Amino acid sequence: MMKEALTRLIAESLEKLGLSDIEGYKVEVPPEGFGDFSTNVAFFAAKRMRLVPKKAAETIAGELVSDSRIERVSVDGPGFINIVLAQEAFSAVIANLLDSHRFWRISEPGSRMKIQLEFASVNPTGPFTVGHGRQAVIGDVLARVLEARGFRVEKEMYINDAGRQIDLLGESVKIRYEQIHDRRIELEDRHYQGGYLVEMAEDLVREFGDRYLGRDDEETRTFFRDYVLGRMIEGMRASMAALSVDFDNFFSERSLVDSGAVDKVLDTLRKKNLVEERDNAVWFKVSRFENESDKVLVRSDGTFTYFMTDIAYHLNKYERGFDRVIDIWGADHLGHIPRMRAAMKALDLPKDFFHVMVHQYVNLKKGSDIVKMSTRRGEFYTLNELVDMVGTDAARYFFAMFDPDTHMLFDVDLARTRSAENPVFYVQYAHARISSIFRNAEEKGVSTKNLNNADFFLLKSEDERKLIRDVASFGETLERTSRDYKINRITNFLEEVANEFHVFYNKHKVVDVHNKKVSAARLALCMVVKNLLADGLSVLGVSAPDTM
RNA sequence: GCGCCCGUGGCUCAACGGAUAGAGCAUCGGACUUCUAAUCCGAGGGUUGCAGGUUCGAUUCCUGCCGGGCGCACCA
Repeated sequence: MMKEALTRLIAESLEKLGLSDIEGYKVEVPPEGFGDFSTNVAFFAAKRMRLVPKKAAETIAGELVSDSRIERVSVDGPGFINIVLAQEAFSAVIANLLDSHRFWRISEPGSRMKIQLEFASVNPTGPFTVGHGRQAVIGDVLARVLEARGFRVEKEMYINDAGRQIDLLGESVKIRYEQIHDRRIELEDRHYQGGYLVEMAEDLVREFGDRYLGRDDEETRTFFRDYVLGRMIEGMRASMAALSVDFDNFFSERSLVDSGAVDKVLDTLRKKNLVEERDNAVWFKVSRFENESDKVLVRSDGTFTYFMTDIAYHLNKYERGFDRVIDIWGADHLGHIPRMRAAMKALDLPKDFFHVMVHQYVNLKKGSDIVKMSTRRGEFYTLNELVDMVGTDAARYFFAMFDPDTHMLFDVDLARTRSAENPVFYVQYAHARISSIFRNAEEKGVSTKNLNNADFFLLKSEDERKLIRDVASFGETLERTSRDYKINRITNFLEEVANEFHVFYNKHKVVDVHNKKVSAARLALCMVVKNLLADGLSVLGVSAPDTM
C-alpha cells in the first residue's frame, strides 16, 4: 500500500517530464542501507532522454523530492533511484493498518472471475498418500489466496468411480466378506490387498450377517461396489478434514457416464470429424491441435478411457459457468496435459479457461532415512500416518513451504520438533509473544485501548520502519501468488515478518510504565504485526496460538 | 530418442532481469535480576552444475552439454 502510492508519484514525475509512456520499470525494496524503496525507472527512460542512466535518474529524482511524503531521494550505483519516505507516510500506513487489518483482501468478493480448483482427485481405491497431502494443501491454500484477492473460488474433488477398478474393489471386499464366513476363496493378483478392506468386510458382517453369502448377482455386486465406494469417500473426506481441507463439491465420474454427457461430447467430436476408428477403438485426433500422438477415447471393448470422461468433465465445468479451472496434478500426469489442451481447443472453449498446475513429488526424511514415496512400490506412509505424526499445523506449513515445482523433502523429525528449528513454531511463536506483550501491558496497567490515538511518529527506528513497510506489502505477496501459484511465497513472507519482529523485540522494550507514549505507539505496531501474522497463518490454514 | 520440471554454502530451501546471492539446520563464539532464550547478535562456509550468448546489469532470459525426477499406454 506504500508502494502503490509511491508508484503513483513516480508516474506523475514521469508525466511532468513528458515520459508518461515509459513502462516496464519496477518499484521495490532495495538491499539494506539504500532506503525504503528503490526504482530502476532510469534504466528504462535513459534511452528516450538521451542520457546515461545515472543522469536520467538524477533528473527524475529531482521531480520526486517535491512531495511531502518523501524525505530523501538519492541516486546510487549505475542509476537506481533510492527513496527514503517521510515519517508521515509510515504514520499514515500504521493508522490505516489498525483501522482495517484485512487491507490485503480485495473488498468486493467476486469482483474478479469465477475459478474452480480441482485437486486431490484420485481413484478411490486406497488411502491418500503423502503426495496427495501436498496437492491438497497447495490447492486449499491457493483457494484461500485467490478468494482473498477477489475471485469466487470453488474447490472440487473428482472421484474416479467409473472404471473397472471400482468393480474390482467391490469384488475384493466381497471376497473378504466370504473369507470371514470361512469360505475358501482367495484374492487374486488383480484384487486390492489392503487391510482396510478387511475392516469394511467385518463391518458388513456385523451389519448384514450372511445375507450376501455366496451370491454373485448384479444386485450384490452393485451393493458391494457402492458400499465400498461410500466408505472410501468417507475415509478420504476424513483424511482431508484432518488436514483442514474441505471441498465445496465432490464430482462423480460415473455420473457423467450415466447422464449421457460422455456420449454427447463424443458425438460432438465425431461431428467435427475429430475422431476416427482404428483397431476397433475410437481415437481423438490430438495431432490436429498439439504436437502429440492421437489418443484412445473408447477402447475396443467399448469402455471409455479416463481421457474421454475427463473431456466430458471439463466441458461440464465450463457449462457450470466457471471462467477458469485450475487442475492441480502430480508430475506423473504430465502426459495428460497436451491431450486435454487439444480437447479444450476442439470444443472451442476459451483459451484461458483450462489451467494446469503441476507439482513435483514428496520424499520423506525420518531419522537418517530418505523414503521415496512411490505408490507403485507400495512402500509409503499414508497421509493419515504423517498427519498423526506431525500434526495438522506442521503438515500444512511444510507442504506449503516449498516451491511446488521442486521436489520436496519432508523432514518428519523437524516437523514434529516443538522448538526453534521448526519454522512453523518460529512464526507461531512471534504471534504468541505479541499476545504475551498485551497480557503484560494489561497487568502493568498500560492501556491497550485506543491505540489509534498513539503518536506514530515515535516509531522511527529502522527496525520499526522495516516492520511497517513489510507488513504493508502483504497484499502484493498475495497478488503475485494469485498469478504464479507459488504458495511458498506466503511462508517466506511470514518468516521474514516474524524474524523482523523478533529483532525488534530484542532491541526495543514495548511495555514501559514510565513512558506510556512510546508504549502506546509500540503496542499499536505490535497489534498490526499480530494481526498480520494471524491473518497470514489463516491463509495457510495454520493456527495462531496466543500462548505456546 | 523426444517433451516438461529441477541443479544455489556440508544439509534443507529463498531470491520481482538489478546493487554486496539471502535464511534456517549443522559448526564455533557471545546475549536472560528487564514484555516467553521456542528469541537475538557475531564468525567461518559460494566460480549459483559446465560452456557460450543476449543485456548497462543474468541465479533469473536464450542455445548447447552434464546430472536428477517425471512423462511419451486401448493406466489413471
